[in-house]
Amino acid sequence: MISQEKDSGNAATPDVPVRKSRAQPVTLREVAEAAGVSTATVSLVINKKKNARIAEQTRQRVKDAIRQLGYRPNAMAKTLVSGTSRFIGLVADGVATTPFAGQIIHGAQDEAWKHGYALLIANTEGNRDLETDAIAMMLEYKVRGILYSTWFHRPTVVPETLREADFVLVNCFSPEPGAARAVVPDEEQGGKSATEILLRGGHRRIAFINATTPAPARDGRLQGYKDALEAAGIPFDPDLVLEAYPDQEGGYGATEELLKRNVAAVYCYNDRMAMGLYDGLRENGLSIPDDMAVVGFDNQEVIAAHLRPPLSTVSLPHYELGAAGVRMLLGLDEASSDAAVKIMCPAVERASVAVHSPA
Amino acid sequence: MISQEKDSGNAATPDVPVRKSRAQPVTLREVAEAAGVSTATVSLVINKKKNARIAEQTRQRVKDAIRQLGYRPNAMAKTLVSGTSRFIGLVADGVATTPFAGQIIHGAQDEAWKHGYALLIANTEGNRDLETDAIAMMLEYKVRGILYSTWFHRPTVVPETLREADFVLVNCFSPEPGAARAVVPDEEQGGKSATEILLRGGHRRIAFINATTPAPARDGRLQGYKDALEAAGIPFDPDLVLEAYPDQEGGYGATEELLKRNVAAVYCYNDRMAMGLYDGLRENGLSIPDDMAVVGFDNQEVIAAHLRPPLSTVSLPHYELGAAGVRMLLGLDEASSDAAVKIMCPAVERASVAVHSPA
DNA sequence: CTGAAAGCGCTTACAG
DNA sequence: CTGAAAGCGCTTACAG
Repeated sequence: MISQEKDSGNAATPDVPVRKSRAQPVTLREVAEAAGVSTATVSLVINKKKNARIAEQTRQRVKDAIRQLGYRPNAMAKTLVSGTSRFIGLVADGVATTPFAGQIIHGAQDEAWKHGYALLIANTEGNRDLETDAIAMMLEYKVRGILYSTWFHRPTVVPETLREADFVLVNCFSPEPGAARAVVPDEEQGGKSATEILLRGGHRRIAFINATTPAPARDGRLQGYKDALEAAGIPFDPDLVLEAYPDQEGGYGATEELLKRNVAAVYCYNDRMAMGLYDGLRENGLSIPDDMAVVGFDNQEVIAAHLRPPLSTVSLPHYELGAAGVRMLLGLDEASSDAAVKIMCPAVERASVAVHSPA
Repeated sequence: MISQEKDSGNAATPDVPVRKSRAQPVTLREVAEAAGVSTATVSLVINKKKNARIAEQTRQRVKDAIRQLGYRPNAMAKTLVSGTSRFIGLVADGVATTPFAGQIIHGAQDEAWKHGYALLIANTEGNRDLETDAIAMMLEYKVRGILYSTWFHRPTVVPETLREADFVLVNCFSPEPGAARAVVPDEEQGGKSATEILLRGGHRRIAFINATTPAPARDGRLQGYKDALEAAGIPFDPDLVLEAYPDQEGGYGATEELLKRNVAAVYCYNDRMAMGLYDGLRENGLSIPDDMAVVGFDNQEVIAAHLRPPLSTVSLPHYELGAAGVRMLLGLDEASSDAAVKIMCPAVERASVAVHSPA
């Protein structure tokens, strides 16, 4: 039976190191006392200062004390002194509802950690009030800077308070050129790559099911499609461009129109549309890729690699967007002053396009 | 032409408020000077201390100064003083690769913010070294506590350093009972609910395609299936339980075996399997739900609601897991001392089961 | 009703 | 080679 009493400052407590006690964190001063040195000395050995010449013996005593007491430096105090925190804020509007934000987080964190920064994340789900609060919070924690990211590539109005910090837009951009550093996916190149997959498959008559929803992706992916055709010497035929809502139901619904076009190859605005189109094609007794070669866009988790047959597509470089955002924020990458920096969307070829399908 | 020189402490600088300058943050002291009061007074009005009686006039002067200077309190200094930080750490192993973690983050953040805490997130993608670093970082920021979460429900070994903090396991648990507070989904109830959807559809002969991969979900979902059958007075037939790898390819591959069982209703271990099974059934000329009623598990984003027909399933309560984890950490919810707290998995009924299908 | 002072846990010149 | 002291930006008793 142990008598439970608060022994605050009880001198009778045994001097056995009580590790992992969650009561009051061990402080630098306590380490110094335990090692019989000044706090300055402890600080010096912890931070491995080059020009601090500490006797090896002293150094060892300090290290032992640190281990004994289970000392953890107080990062708050540390940043208070240094003036500059080791946080990078990441405001995201769709961590919960899409699988895309995860990759941005991953890329941003890997890059941030590489440079000694931790990520302070706020998920706003598009709520402006939450967003304001999130930015205020980050500002109060004196973050090194803020990455403001959106789950789909779009123009955005930079929140006023964001300008109080160093910031970079990730997967979005300000309509006014030069108003903000930004990094976005290269939709044109992506659209071109997607179309080229079909061209390489021997197709020359290629339909494109674009989105009905206005977005940089809608314009860019169409432009890429045109670029690819032009480079291949194929005249652009507006009749081969359809439009549908960019999800499974939209893709499915576009089947009928597509079949009227008498094509054997189609490039869909995104993978979800392609998934719906798969169902539509099957219902019409058509097989992929023999009757219809299909290419998507996004390389969306859970879907793209697991359709039957697996879908050829183009990858949205979310990881790289996050990483590039951090590098730009830290001044490691140059930001072009006038426009957003574009990150390449690599092609991912799978079985939905036959290698040398008959044209 | 403006001469650009560092005017540090230059008394000649105009007293026009330079807002949004990113140089040196405005401090409490500067606000106090501008308002002509002491720092204590400023602190008092900022924190709206009840028993501090400040003249309304003074209060107003302080507020004006704050606005004028664009003052932001330094959260680092604040927490240094108070001793207790306003951070809750969230260690997650799969933010990048699955859509599930997003919901945990969302739930945790909403609940944390409600209580004035910000989330410090670290994505480890299962890397143990990263994990150790992440926990150390959180410890150094003196987080109020740590949520240790996994992207799929599983037993886990609690990392040593995690014990230095107050912590709660989210979506995972320690094999040794009583070793750690934990919150997990109720797989048994979920499996029962899934089966009940089919029972309500009039089915009595129901197959279950379980996962081949050992996991609490595998045992729990099977148990729930048995429970539902028993409650309905239907004898359990082991021959109706198949197994497959829990993804689309696994579900597709199980089609043949399933059809041998001569059933018109099947409950799949997860939505991905159901998605693959859809393809298999279609290839066999069977229609859903008329020839085969299908139920999944997970209510996975992007998939479940968008299959043809939309899939009846059971929702994994990730949002609630995150929120409950925070509440448990803050001591707002009781943690049962012996086992993990179980969160309900609600049924989501869609068109893959006909309402009164013929048995 | 408001100010002066101590202190939170560190780091960084500066002495010695 | 090491210690005493000041200071980072706040808050909190304590005076007055």
